[in-house]
Amino acid sequence: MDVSVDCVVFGFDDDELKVLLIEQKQPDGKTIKPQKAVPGDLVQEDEGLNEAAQRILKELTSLQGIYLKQFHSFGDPNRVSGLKDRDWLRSFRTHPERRVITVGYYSLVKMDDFNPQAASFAKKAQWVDVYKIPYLAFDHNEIVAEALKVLRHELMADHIGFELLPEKFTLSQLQKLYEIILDKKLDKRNFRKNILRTNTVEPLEEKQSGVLHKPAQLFSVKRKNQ
Amino acid sequence: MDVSVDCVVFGFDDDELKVLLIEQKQPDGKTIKPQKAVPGDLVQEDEGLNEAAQRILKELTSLQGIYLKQFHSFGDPNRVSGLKDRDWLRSFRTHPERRVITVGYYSLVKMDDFNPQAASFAKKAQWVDVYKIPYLAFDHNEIVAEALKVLRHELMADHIGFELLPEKFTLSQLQKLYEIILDKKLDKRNFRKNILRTNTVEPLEEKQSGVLHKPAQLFSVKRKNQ
DNA sequence: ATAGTTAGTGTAAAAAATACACTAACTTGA
DNA sequence: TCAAGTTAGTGTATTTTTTACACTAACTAT
Repeated sequence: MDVSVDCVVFGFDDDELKVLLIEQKQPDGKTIKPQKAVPGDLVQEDEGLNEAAQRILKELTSLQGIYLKQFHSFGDPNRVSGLKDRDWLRSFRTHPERRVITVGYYSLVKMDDFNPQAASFAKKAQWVDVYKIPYLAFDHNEIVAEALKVLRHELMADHIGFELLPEKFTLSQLQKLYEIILDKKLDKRNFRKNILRTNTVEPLEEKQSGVLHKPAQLFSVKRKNQ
Repeated sequence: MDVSVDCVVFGFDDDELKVLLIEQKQPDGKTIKPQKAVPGDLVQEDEGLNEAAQRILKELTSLQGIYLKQFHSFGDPNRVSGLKDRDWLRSFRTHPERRVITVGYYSLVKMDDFNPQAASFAKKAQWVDVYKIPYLAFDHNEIVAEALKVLRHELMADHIGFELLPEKFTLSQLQKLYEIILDKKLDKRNFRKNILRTNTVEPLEEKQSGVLHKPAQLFSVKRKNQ
């Protein structure tokens, strides 16, 4: 039995919530339709799960040093034995017939800060709108759906949304982020009260400029010891 | 690499929150100190994780048909390679040196309803006070601690505590259960308001009897469609 | 100067959380 | 049969949190 790690990396770009997907390299000499997938690979003999998640994400997309959180494990006996995945497995795995149990990790990053570069068996690495995800390899659609559920829950509980914004941001941007992740409208005044009450952001000396309307106050995440 | 499932089963007996532990059988001919552990074993080639959890719990303790929920996976490369576990692994595992990644499940049961019977490599199966857990095999102390965290969280969020009580219970019993699981005192009147507001329990026609004080109203869990 | 656009702000009402103390109903034993 | 012991059961006032809601301010472009 093999164990893998799959990383669902969410990114935000002012307008859309995206997920980082790779496109699998085609097996040599074969012309199967390339599939998209979440970055993931087998855990090595001597590494922990968190470690594996970091390594694998880096190997496939070059993303490095981002906080990945375990959210669920997936172990359907047939989760990698679908026909659609057979050729790829045969070309890229030493034991293509083996059952694989996978541990799901998710993360939040500012898209601005990371420029995914495909490598290893990834042909491309690209951000894809979370609400327009195509049919993916293995059971990755299920994995992404589950990650999104957990993300929404954690967003509300722990206000982890700042990760998705540039260093300086307006409260309207932050609100939009919440609205896009949660997929629902929020009240502006109540949202601001809520965020300010958490005491996790602070206003900068700086305002927006170059916008064709009243410039907004810029905020940044409050450092812990300040 | 092997994959196992470990089941942290919590039970309640009016006074204490307990965990179901097994005592490992001693390897034939050896007289090592028997260790306690949470029921767990390797996942078989053709079964899903949830399935495996059910099977393993049943095999080791005879407990059957209880709802087990996945809560976390543990994958430290050395989690089963401690000296203390070596002899047992050599006797009971085909590949005792193999790394094992485990998927943790937890559950809540009424102790009254279940009478654990040790079998397979379990010599005993017994309920142990959650606040008096001895040093366990493998990394099982960590697994139990994590399960307890999740249990507390779910108890508050989803009011899943009824599972731990007999069919008919008093609100004082329920409160005591919360207090024991959360390990803190709660206000009686506020607790009652809270529980009744959730609309998950209903009073029966019946009262307590045989107690040497004012008999309490008995309640039961409200059925969904009623 | 005007039109277009988003920023920014307060308040009242409802709901939820908290703190707090006495009477009621049973059993047992004198 | 009554007194003592025990837990059940109940209400209110206060604070905190949540919700709903609409107008003025500040910038750009024409």
